[in-house]
Amino acid sequence: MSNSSVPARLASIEAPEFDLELTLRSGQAFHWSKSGEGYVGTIENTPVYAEQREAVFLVTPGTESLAHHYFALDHSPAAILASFPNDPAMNTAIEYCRGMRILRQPPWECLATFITSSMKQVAHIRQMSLAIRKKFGQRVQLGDAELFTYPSPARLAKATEEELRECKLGYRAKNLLGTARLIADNVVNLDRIKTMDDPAALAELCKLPGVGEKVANCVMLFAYGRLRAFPIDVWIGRVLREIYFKRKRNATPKQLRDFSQTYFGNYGGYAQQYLFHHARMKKRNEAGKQEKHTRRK
DNA sequence: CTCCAGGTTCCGG
DNA sequence: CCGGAACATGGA
Repeated sequence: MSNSSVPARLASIEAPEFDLELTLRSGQAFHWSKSGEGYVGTIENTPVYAEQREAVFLVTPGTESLAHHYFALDHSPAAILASFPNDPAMNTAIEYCRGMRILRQPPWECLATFITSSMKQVAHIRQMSLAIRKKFGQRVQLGDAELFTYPSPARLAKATEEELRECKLGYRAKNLLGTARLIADNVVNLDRIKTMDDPAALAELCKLPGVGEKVANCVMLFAYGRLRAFPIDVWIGRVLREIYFKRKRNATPKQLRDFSQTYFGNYGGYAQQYLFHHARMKKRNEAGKQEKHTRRK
């Protein structure tokens, strides 16, 4: 009965310099679950089991090319690391994030998920994402594990705001619904965005309700593989101010944006994700120490 | 109970 | 372009 979501046979994929767990826990995608020694989740509408044993990366047979694309195993970590600026904060983040890949997620579910992310902790984003899948998605089976696909724009477009609020979206329900309708009606075409250059793609995404610069950049980076995209959230904002604007008090949003686009280079999105993950882990470790102190006695 | 979370939008300087 | 305020919900 244990680990029966693990297929009897697994297919191995060439995946040098790749860390599956680190990648799935870095706040890019929110629906993967631990199962046995690996993780289960969906890629597009296909259920996938993925597991890493040392340097060997294993997935459900038949999903090799899907997984290769999704986990961006074609990216070159060596070239990416070599492109980063050489400063203490960046070098520390690199040590924390070796093997992390920027995923190539399906645009719609990435977009929809990040619309729900505003003013929410990662754990909440995960809860909302799973609730939406369970309520509106299709059930797919993987061994005895039960997974749900992310519902299409057309499916969510015919949901009511009330139904979406039942997934704990709060004020985000109206934005997700509005965006689903614009895409279902082909007012905005997510496939066409693939053919646009970065500024045009960003502007197109920002036409959607609930999509501002930060969410648009997340989609650019985590779905469209625009590796220069540099989403600036509260965490990265703090890092930029405390590390790179130490002397200049009160850096404006425009200053942060201009700096991030020039300083971090052609793989700025990777740099951003490394700095983001390191900042979160550091905070979590500090909280853990505090916990032990206050709990003792 | 208070604080804050991978923001966006609208509004007055 | 900038700072403020409103907007829901639930962990810490």
